[in-house]
Amino acid sequence: MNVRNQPQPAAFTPLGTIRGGVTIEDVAHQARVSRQTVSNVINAPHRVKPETNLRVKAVIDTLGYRVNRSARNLRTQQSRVIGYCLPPINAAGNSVLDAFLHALVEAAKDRGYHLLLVTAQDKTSEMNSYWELAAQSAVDGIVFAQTDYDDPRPPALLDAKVPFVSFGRTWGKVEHSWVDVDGAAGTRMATEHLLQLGHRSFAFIGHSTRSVGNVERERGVIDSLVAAGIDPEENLSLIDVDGDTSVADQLALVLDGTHAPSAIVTVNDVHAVTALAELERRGLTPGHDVGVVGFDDSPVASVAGGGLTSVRQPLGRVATELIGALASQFDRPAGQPRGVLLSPELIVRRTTIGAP
Amino acid sequence: MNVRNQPQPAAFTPLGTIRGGVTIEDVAHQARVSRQTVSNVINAPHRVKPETNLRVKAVIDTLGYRVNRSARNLRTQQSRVIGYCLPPINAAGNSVLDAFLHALVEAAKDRGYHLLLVTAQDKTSEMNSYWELAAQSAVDGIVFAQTDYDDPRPPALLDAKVPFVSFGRTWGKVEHSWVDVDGAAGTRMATEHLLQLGHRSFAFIGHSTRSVGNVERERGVIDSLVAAGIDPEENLSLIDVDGDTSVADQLALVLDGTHAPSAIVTVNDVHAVTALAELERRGLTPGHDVGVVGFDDSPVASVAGGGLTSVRQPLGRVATELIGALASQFDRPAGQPRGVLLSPELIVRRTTIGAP
DNA sequence: AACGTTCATATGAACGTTCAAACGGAGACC
DNA sequence: GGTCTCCGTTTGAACGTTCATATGAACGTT
Repeated sequence: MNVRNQPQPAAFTPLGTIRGGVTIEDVAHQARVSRQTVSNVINAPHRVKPETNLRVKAVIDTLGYRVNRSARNLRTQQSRVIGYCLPPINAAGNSVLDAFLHALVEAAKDRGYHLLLVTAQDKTSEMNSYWELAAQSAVDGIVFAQTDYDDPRPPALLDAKVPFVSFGRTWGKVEHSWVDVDGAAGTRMATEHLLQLGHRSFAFIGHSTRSVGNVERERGVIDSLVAAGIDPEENLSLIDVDGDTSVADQLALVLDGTHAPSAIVTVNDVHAVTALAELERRGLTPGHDVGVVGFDDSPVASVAGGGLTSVRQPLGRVATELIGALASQFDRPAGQPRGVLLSPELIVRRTTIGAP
Repeated sequence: MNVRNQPQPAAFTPLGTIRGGVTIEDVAHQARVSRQTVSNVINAPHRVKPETNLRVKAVIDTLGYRVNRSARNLRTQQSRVIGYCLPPINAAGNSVLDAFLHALVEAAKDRGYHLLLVTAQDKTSEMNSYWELAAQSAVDGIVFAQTDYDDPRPPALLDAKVPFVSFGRTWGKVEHSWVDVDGAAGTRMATEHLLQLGHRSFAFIGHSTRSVGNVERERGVIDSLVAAGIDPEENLSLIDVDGDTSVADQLALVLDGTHAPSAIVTVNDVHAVTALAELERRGLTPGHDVGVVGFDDSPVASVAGGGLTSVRQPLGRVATELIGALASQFDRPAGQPRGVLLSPELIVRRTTIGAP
């Protein structure tokens, strides 16, 4: 009685009315085989005689049958869903979110997984969300980002036996799988590019928080300067975006001081735009008078200041590696954790090499 | 044998090891009641004697029991998950995505739903994804955005009986629930603000595509000019971001022509940043010489050009209405479709009122 | 001809939950 | 004391799959 063998609507390919679902039993009956054979056609076609295979597939098409996820998940004890917590919205936004999310969803799809979103106020409630999802068998594993030094999430998730990978290292006490982009290498590339252009006095606009990403990016600048024989104490001004004073004001102060920077490296594109605005207010031309480099190569980067030089992260690769690492944990839960460090790329534009 | 009554780890509140799940039967046994009573404690506590309630809850806490979603979904024939397709990444990015997604996830959570992501190349594959998700009972309904005139999605989903709401009107032949922000009102506010400041010649930077959002935003500008007795034919230059010529070049051409605009309204913040760059290249000061207004009030808006005047959409409200509309379809599938039009807000900053 | 092997398909059980109905006891009413 | 009602609880069945195992036919070997 469950059979709803209705004609295909013209609109678009598979279709057929959804609710009142067609079951595997309906297909089996119509194809004159058993449930299990239909199941085999879907999950292990090599076990089925080619002829039967074709016949069952035809019926599946006609009825527009699709496996019921809940039933399958219940039986197989997995959900084929991966959980991800959206990083909190901060003033500077999250310029990689859009591209990263796309890449993550795509990478998950390629391996037969879907992405389920949650949000959280803080890391504790984030961990609780993860635990809830896993305890309810709503997800098979977790991807999280924005790691801190000694991040509390890895030990907690390890303890709860929830499979996970992080986008970002944590340098914590426990071993776990991670994928990261070498932020220090990114800002090294930026700094060396600026050094080559003749700049000798720098500013770095970044966070005072100890998140791994921030610290690494700052370190990259310092390392390059030291390697070039330039004293960071004297020729690198650090500007804190989380401070009480606005970035524009801090920048103004620095530009008016001794050792006024002629090159500015930033922790992300939004802060680079802030810098551009301040420079222009002073009649300084980015790329000519002062070199500016952003980070993330977000959509604004291609237009800000006529083209903002920026560090691009290989987000597609990051996503693939993340999902791959998770999937390998599903396959052998006792496997060795693995870290993958990827290199970013410097996209050179007008704000470092522009004519006046 | 399934019982894993292990001590609570210190790390964070609920916890306990995940895999090898505790079932409702384990709880029932330990609390000396039947399955169904445990189920009632969770889903209909009023049916249970207060004393029993407490006892069962204590056991649930001790064992760290959580309902298995797959089993519940299978039995109740719903997933409590909503599907959403990430809009394709275009050159200008999607400046509202971050904030909107957050709002959507939050709104869904408030009603006991989760958000599941998919991506798609085009509208056809998008519709297929939706159909697959619904046919598999992986989602109860769909939210989609970026509507076109005569969008193919509403008729197709209606046909397939997949519950859905759109963020954006479609002006199509079929009736369906939607939530939208009045884009025309947004650019009217922007234009009137600029008119009040004395501007008489305008440019609008937008798409040539016929998506509802674009057209409405352009219409708002035209309507305001007409109402103020200004002829758009003469005093409004339209710049097409999808054209062969770059936006900067088109803008340059317009600024050099007769009726050079002193005010620029854009379809989103990224294009406003493009305009800012071109103005500054010409030594024109935004806010003093030329007024610039963006759209979306994305994170760059607060810093670009020292503060970009922009139109902010009430995304939290949009999300709540979207989820509410979907939920009401679940409750009574035969209910009347309903449209909700919300008003945006103009955030005035330096690029329209700034001192030189 | 009897037996073992392989291939294709079918059957029973189980995954963990909620629904529908049944049960038993306490109290109210006649 | 018997019957009715209500409350709290239990029991059997069902949701739609896949796993483990059984069945039976076809074929090759001795």
